[in-house]
Amino acid sequence: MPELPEVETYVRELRPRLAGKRVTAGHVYWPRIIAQPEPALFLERIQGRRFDTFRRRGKYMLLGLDSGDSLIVHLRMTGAVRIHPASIAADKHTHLVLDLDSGERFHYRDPRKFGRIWLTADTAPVLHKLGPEPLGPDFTPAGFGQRLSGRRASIKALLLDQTILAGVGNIYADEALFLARIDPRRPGGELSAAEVDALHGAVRAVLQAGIEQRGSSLQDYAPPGGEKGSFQEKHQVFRRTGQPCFHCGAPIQRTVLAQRSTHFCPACQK
DNA sequence: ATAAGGCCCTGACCGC
DNA sequence: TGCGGTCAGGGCCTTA
Repeated sequence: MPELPEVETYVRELRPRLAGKRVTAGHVYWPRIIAQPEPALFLERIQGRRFDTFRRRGKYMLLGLDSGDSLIVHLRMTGAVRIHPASIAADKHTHLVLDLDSGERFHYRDPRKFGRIWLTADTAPVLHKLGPEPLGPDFTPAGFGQRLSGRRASIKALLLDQTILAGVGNIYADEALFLARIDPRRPGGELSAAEVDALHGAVRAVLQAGIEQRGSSLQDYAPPGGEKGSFQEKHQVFRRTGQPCFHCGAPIQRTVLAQRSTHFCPACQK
């Protein structure tokens, strides 16, 4: 489940593998993966274009082309991008292949087919609903508190809401709430100013630590370089149900909030 | 406006 | 071994 640290790692590792390379041809094997424009036009517009800029916004990768278009990629749950030698064949889960002038190929592979890819000169319609970047200057305790005020949904659900904050997913939400010692079940609007402040700091801290570890590698997830991230070794609560809390020893508890597995220490998080 | 639930998908896992 | 059933989960859509 790629979240902000995993997507950031993705962009960093794709840059040296893609920069300056030109698309010579392409093939779409599962049309629904292409959100915009329709696949035939998508291939027509990307052909002959060269990758030149590499950015991230929330969990979206923005791969800029010399035409002014951006290839926007959202990996959702199981999406993966690889730059393979042409000798590696597309398997049944590979839904988009772009031939590159380097002799390599860009593969988009996604067993669950949840990911989406856009090709557009105007990224705003795709991204405009996103809240602030958690590691950027626009994410402030005051603004965060304002977005939470009056909300009755659980703070866990609100952390997953990309319009409040862009880039946090299930792993980093649980980890941030543990670091801030806040019970994930509490209504977001009921957090005190001090708690909002602590959570703001905790979100930044876990995301920054995640980036430094090159993300969390669960199941067979790995960034495009192939070397797995290691933040999963630092998880305090995520998928540690029944195991002792590293802080107090109480068993980590699992519940479901916003239809998502939620892990927390019932003793530490109030 | 907010909250909650369904949907898309398929590999992994479970019980028989 | 095989098979049916259940689960996971990000973002979007519908419903209340």
